[in-house]
Amino acid sequence: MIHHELETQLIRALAAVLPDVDPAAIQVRPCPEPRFGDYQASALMGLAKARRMNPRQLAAEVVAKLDVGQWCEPVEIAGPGFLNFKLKTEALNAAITQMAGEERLVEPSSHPRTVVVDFSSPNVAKPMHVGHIRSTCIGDAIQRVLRLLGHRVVTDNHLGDWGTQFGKLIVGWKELLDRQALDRDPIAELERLYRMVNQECEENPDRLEQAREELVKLQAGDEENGAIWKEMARLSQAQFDTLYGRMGVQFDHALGESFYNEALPAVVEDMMNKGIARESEGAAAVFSDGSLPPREDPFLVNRDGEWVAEPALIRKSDGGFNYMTTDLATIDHRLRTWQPDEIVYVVDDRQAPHFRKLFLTFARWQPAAADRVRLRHIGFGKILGEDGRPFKTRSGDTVKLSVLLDEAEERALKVVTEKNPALTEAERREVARVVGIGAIKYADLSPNRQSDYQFSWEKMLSLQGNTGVYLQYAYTRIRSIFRKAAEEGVAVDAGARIEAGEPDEQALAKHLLRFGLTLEYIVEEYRPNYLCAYLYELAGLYSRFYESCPVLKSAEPQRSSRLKLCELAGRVLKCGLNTLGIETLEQM
RNA sequence: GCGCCCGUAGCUCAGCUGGAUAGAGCAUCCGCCUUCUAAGCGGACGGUCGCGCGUUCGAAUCGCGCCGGGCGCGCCA
Repeated sequence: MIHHELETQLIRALAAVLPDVDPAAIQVRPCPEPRFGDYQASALMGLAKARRMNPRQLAAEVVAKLDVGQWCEPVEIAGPGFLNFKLKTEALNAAITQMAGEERLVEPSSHPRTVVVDFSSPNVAKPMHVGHIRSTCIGDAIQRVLRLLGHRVVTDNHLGDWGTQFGKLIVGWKELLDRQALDRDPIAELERLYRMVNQECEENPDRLEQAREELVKLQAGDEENGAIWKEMARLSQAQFDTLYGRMGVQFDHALGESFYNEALPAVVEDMMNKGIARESEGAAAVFSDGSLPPREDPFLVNRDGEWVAEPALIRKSDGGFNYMTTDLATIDHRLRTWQPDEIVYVVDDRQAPHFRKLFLTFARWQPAAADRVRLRHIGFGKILGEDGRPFKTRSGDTVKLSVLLDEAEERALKVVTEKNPALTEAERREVARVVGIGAIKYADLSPNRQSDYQFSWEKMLSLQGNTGVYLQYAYTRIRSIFRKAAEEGVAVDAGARIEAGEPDEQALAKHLLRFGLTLEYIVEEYRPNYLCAYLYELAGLYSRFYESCPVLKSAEPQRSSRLKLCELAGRVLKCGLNTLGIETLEQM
C-alpha cells in the first residue's frame, strides 16, 4: 500500500533529523481535503511543539531528507507545518493496476493476533428480539474484518443457558405446560411459562422459594430437572439456528453458561484461598483492593455522599453462582484453550460496570495470565423507536427478531415489485430477502456503535441516501456493465493497464487504494461504521464516474482500462459489504 | 445522591487518541433519462457544534463548571 510506503519513508527521514523519535507517533493519513493532496501528515507539528522547535523549520528539514519522488509530486509544507503528499498520476495508475491484478484486496496484517470475539449471546427459552440485533450484527462484522486482515479469530456464542430464570421455567414446565402450544411454537410457550411464574413469584414468596429450590436441584444435577433443561435448550437451539441462518451468522463455538457450571466451585474456592474473595453476609464476595481512587473504583458506590462497598458476588448466600463467576471461568477457559491475545465482548454499554469489575477481578485472580491478554468490552447503544422511546411493538412488547426480519423482507418485496416488475416472483423474493436483511444490518452498523439510534423502516429501506439498498444497487449497476459487455461480445484486454485520466476516474481509483487502510482503522476501535462510510463514499464515487465516463462506448485502450476499474470497484464493494455481513446481488 | 453516556443544519446522524473553510441523508427548491439499471447524478438553501471559562500556533474533539436528556448503582444477566 502506498500509504505504508509513505509512512515508512517519513519515519526514516524523521529519524535522520531526530534520531530519538518514537515512530509510532508518526502517521500518514488520507487528506480530508483533496485540494491539499492525497495524503497528509500532521504529526510533525505536535513533535515540534513538544521539543519547542519551529514546526515549519522542522518540516523543511524532514522534507529535505524525504525521498518519496517515486510516488509523489514534491511534498508541500502547508499552513503551520502540514506535509501534503500528492500522488503522481503515473504512480496512481501503477498502484491501482497492481491492486486490480491481485487476488486479495487487502494485505494481511504484519502482526496477526488471536482474538476471541464474544457476541450475540441470546437466552435459552426466550425469543431473540431487537435487543440481540446490535450485538449480533456488530460482533459478526468485527470478526469478519479481523479475518479479512489475516488475524486468527475464534467466535464464541456465550448462550444464556443457565441461571436463575431456569428455576421459574422448571416450575412452569412441571405445572403449567401446554404440550400442544409447545409443539406449535415452543419459544412462545416457554416465554408464557416464564411470564406466568415470574408474575406469581412477585406476588407470592412461596412461589419464589419453590423456583429457587428447583434451580438448586437443577444445579445439583437432579435428573428430572436436567432433562427439562436439556429439552428447553434443544428447542431454543432450533430457533437460534433458523435466525442465524437467515442472518448469515456462524459461530466457531457456542459454549453457553452451562458449559462452565462444573468449574464454578473451584473458581470460588481458589479465589477464597488466594484471599481475593471473602465471606460476606453468607455470600462470597470480592471487595475493592483500594488500588483506584473511589470515583474510578467499580467496587465502590456512592450513597448519600458516602463511598460504600459494592463487591462483586461470586457465590450467592444460597450457594448458587451468578454470572460474574461464570464470566471468570469463561476467561480462564478461553485463555487455556485458545491462548488469545485479546478477548472482545460485544455487549450493551449498560453492562460497562460489570465488565470493569470482571476484568479487574480477573487481573487480581490471575495476574500473569491477565498480562498476556487484552480484555475489551465493545459496547453499543440502544435501538429506539421513531418516537425516541425504546423500540417496542404498539402493544408495548419487545419486537421479536423473526418478526422484524419478516417485515423487512415484506417491505423490500413491495419496493422490488414496484421498481423492477420484470423479474420473476422467485427473483423478486430473493432480492427482497437480500435487500431486507441487508437494510437492517446496514442500519445497525452505519451509526457510531455507541450512539442510540432511531429505528425507521422508512429510512432503512429508503432508496436514496446512505442505506444498504443504495450500496447493493451500486453493485448491480457495475455488474450490469459486464452483462452488457458479454452480450455485445466485448472482452477486456487482460493485460490492459488502468489509466485513470478523468478526475472522476482518479477520485475513484484513489479511494479504492484506501480500502485496506480503512479496515486497519476499524480494528483499532472496532468501529464497523467506518467501513459503512467508506463504502457509501465508494458507491458515490462510482456513480459519479459512471455518469461522466462512458465505459462500453469508449474506444480501446480506454474501454479496457475502465472495465478493469469497474471490476475492481465491484470487487471492493462486494468484499466490503460481505465484511459487514451483507450480501450482494447481480441484478435487482 | 454518586457514576457513565449523550447534546452538531428543521428531522435522522457522521466527524471526537486536537489539525486546514464542520460533512452526509431526509425534507424544500432548481436542473439531467433517443447513450452501460434515474433504486442514479449535479446544483441551491440550511449550523453561536447546549452554555461559559481554560489549555494550545490551532478545540465539535482535551480539562473544569453549569444547563438539558438517557442509563446504571449486592445476591438478574
